[in-house]
Amino acid sequence: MVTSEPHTLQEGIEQAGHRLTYPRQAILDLVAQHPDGFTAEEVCAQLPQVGRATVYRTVKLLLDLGLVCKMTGPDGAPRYTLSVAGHHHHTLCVRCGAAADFQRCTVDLILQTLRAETAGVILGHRMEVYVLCPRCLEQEETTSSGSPT
Amino acid sequence: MVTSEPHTLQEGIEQAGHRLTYPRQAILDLVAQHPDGFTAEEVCAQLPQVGRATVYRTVKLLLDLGLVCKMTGPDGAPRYTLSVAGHHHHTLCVRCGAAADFQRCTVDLILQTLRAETAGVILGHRMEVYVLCPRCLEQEETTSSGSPT
DNA sequence: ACCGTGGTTGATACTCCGTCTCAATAATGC
DNA sequence: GCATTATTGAGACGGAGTATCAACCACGGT
Repeated sequence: MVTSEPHTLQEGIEQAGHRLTYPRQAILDLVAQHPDGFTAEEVCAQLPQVGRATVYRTVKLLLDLGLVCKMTGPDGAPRYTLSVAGHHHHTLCVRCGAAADFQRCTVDLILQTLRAETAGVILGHRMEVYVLCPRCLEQEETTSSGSPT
Repeated sequence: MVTSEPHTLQEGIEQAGHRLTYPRQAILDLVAQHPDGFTAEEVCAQLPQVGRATVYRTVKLLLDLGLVCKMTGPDGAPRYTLSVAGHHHHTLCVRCGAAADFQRCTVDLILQTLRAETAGVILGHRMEVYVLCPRCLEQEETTSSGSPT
């Protein structure tokens, strides 16, 4: 059933029985170039030849196939990243939007505790950690010495 | 500076120097009756006399004052609950939307680990646990025996 | 090489959640 | 009672995403 793990987004799409059309190629290429995250509108802006609907459809497709995952910024802004492993969590830079993974799923520990306490059934979870990434942090420090707006 | 903890939403609003107008009263009353969560649109629907903008404004106000907190469903649907303690997390029933708290912030444990690993600075986090609450679970079981669909 | 099928596309309308605008209104201080 | 100011509400607007639907083009079969 599992026809060898897909190594690229292209392979993932094809293995799932979807056609690898030109617009999709373009989107996949762009996405692959932004391993630390992108927004759907960014893709739209950078691929004016491709229709908005197609961009959203393709992102949704990748989402459904588990090839990318969706994150939510502190303000609710959605953002997508390449999904390297199965289930994992991210840190999301509130300044530049860069995402990074953290596998160490200590989250499971919480869930175990919770499972014991909860009468219901735990179906899933979402965890987002908001950070200021090293690069942005540096900029912050450089800038803050000057005029405070 | 902290002028005695507010015990009701009303007090919270007044202590923050905001007027306790009739529309606000109505919203606060309604919200207080739904301790396990509500959506802005639900409030709008149940208070047709009150304008949509006012509902959203009031919810935002409560949010800013920390009197309610915002949750995000698995599909991204926003939902609000009364915020009893300072910082805490919820379980959110994917069926009925009922929210429950879990104080035990084992989350801190994750953050500690992460803090050691991350070069950047951790600013905040969000954790949502999706459950099927006991009531819905029961219904599920009762229903599932009958006609599927 | 040609054709038919149906998965895809893209323009556009629409939804949902929420914010902004702005004139009208209500609450408060004096 | 009046002026000041916060607040309201209708509706326009915005971002994110979905639905519609005719046109299209990728692919398998012949």
